[in-house]
Amino acid sequence: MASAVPTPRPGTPPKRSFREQMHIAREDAIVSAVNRLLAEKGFDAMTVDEVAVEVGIAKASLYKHFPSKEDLAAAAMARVMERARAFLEGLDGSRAPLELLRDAARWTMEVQLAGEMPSLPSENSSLRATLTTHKGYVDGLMEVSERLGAWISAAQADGSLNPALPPIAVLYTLYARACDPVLGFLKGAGLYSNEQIIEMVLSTCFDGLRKR
Amino acid sequence: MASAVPTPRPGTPPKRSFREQMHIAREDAIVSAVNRLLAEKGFDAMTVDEVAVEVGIAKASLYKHFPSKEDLAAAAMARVMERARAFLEGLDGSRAPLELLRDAARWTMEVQLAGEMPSLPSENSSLRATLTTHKGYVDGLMEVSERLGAWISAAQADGSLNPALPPIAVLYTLYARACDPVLGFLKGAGLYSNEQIIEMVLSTCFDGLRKR
DNA sequence: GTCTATACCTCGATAGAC
DNA sequence: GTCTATCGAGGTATAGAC
Repeated sequence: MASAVPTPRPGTPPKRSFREQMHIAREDAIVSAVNRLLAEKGFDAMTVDEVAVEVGIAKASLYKHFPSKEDLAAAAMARVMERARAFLEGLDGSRAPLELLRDAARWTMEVQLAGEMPSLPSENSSLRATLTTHKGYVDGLMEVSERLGAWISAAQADGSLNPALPPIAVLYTLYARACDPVLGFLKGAGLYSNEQIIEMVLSTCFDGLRKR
Repeated sequence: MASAVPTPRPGTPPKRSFREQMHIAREDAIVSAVNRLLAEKGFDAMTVDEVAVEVGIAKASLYKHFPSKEDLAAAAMARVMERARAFLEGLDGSRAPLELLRDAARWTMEVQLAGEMPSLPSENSSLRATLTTHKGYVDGLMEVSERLGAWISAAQADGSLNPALPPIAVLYTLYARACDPVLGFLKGAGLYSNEQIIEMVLSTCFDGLRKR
């Protein structure tokens, strides 16, 4: 689209780098606002006007950065997926795989209870189309899934994870903790702290409802 | 509102009863359509126009039966709650409480996989207000919760259910199976039958991910 | 690139004839 | 009670001045 990019002369300070930094900082602020609003109200209830107000720019300016509401949501999902990837990468891979999976599930719940987990409808087709074509999101999802999948296999091999469950069922079960409504229900009950809630849901997830 | 109701003469067949039967039958058709559309697309994506088209009446006629979109959804929720209540009532109460809880969870998943489970956003406040003032829904929810609560207590007393979990956490965990996205994920994978999917999720719910 | 202003659309809800 | 026709609110996206 933009063809006339001025070539900086030798010795000239890199103006374009500064502008790009501003550009990136603004997009970062936009994604932060989108992330917060998606976590608070969900995709359908979030309006682009709200995003513009929260960022403090005009709505039309938003559309210079992101071509559609779906792309805004995809950017937020890509960021949280990158956060997940970085978290998993930072874990000590020499520990027991079951403990690593537990830490992964705990992390998603902490993010959700902190109001930082975007919630998207699973049925919206235009949104799914945008998500599946968003490179950052898809790449992050792939890497996260491969890492978790390796730990699942290892945990089944060492006898700590139920080997009768297909690995994909385990993977989906862990992903589902990120949007588990039980967290909100228990929070709404007002009887337990966030730590207690997470320990309870972790217990039901890994140990089940039946007594051991 | 309607003040001029003709008084039937003695010996005249009960016309009003017939009219009411028609009225009930039409409202039943409306609730069925709403239930199906809520299960398919969710509350936000469902439009009142779609409901009218599916029922085969004008949109304005819908509003003669139900005063708002929220009331349509509440009616659908009340019906499915009544179905749940009737299912639980039909179970053999002399069986082991843990088995009764398992049957309850299985039923909600069967309803979901059959495309008959309405899905509502948990954050929409106007919807929540309507739901909490809908007598049929609230009464059904109370009775279902009391019945499940009794079985939960009994199962913890007989040592089959983890006694360390608060009963309310168990109750919410069971309710959450009705909208568990894992069912749809696994269905979308195309690798397993509905029965296999339900058995897998039941296993993770009651036995947990860890090996026993 | 950002702003104001608006086009265009969809949706929930209603008025009024029949 | 049902219909046609429409209103008003609110949504995404864009045009054009600066």
